[in-house]
Amino acid sequence: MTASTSNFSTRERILGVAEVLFARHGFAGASLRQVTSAAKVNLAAVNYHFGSKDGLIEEVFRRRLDELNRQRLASLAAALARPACTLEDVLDAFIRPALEQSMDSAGGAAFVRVLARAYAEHDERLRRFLADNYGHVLREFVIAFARLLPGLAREELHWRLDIVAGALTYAMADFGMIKRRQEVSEHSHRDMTIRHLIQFTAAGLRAGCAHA
Amino acid sequence: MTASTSNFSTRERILGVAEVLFARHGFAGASLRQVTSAAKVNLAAVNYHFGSKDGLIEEVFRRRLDELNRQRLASLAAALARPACTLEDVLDAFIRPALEQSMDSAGGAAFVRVLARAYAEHDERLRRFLADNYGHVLREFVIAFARLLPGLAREELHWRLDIVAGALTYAMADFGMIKRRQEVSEHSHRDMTIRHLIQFTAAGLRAGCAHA
DNA sequence: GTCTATATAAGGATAGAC
DNA sequence: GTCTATCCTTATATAGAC
Repeated sequence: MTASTSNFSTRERILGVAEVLFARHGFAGASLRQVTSAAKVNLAAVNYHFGSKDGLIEEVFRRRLDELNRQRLASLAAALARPACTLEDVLDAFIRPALEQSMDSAGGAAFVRVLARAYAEHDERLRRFLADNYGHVLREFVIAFARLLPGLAREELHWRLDIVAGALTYAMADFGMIKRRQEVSEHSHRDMTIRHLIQFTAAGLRAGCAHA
Repeated sequence: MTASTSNFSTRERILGVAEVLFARHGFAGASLRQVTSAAKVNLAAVNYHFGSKDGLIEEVFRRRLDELNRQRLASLAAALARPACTLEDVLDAFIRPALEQSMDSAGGAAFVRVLARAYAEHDERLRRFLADNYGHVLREFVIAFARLLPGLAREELHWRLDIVAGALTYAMADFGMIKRRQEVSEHSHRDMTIRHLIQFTAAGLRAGCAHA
């Protein structure tokens, strides 16, 4: 049981490497030859295991999204179970799992960039895929937010949640100009990001509401 | 003086088409063959006018960024000249030119997606290019925001402006899930986006400040 | 400044042996 | 399930005529 990557199956090695290379060079920019060479597997293995390059791309998404969905729904349920559940609690359930996935061992950091890139690619096929996997999760959150912001019209709430999603996506992909300083650990930098995002978006969501 | 595209020079036609195709398929995904074919110019023309594919990409950026920078600085100066300049005024100067460029005739809409994609590509070369072109504009805005939010620590302000930039980038690229309804014109949808962004981010920036 | 033609490389995918 | 070898397409770039 060494830490050598050779312990993982060909299939898993391909997925891990593809995630990193897609994040770095894009779906079109990373070739299957780069992927299979870096994963130290044969070129033909991709077609054998995933059928095509598109099949590989889809599997890269599915593997991480299943886990993220699970965590978000669990955190939301935990928040709602609390007697005095606040807007900040629900925002935390939405934001924290996404940002924490971006600091788990290696792959997660790559994946969030892949995800952000998928948005940028504006590919309708991928958007539909994401909507199918994320749709019900988002709806649960909309319900929770609506309960905590009773003074807000439904359409107004949708506009604002869209802005929250934007700020989160940007932060997940580490687009921002704020560089982590040497003396701050990656872990606490991530915590600060989460804290600032929650504080900012909570205020934005409450804008114009008497108190909430 | 017909509206035919053939009135534009080869160089301009390439730039216009490249902008649209880069937005749609990414820098790696859009080939020079697609570009020259759609622009109805010869394949070799790209290398003649821009040296290489990378040269073309850079020129696509420069053309729009110069104009956006100019507009933002002009709007900021106009806002600051007002006797009672509000936080919302400065946010408007920052946000509106960016979103308005995304609804001018055809090309602008494509460009903002190109810009968002450049962030996603995470290419250090492009980031440096953007920082060189945007840097001084952002610094001007930081100064203006700092004056309007005197209670906010400088580091806190940077965090929050980073979130503003994220929400704006997301909105510019039209990533969001809010679809414009048929009966709403593109123009007024854009205005609503601007209004919501300003309201949300103003509240977020003010979070925790006594009044401001 | 624009064309044709082509050099040269890299891409995705598959057939068939093992 | 993994390999080699190869097909076929597409890519960027350039040479040289006009």
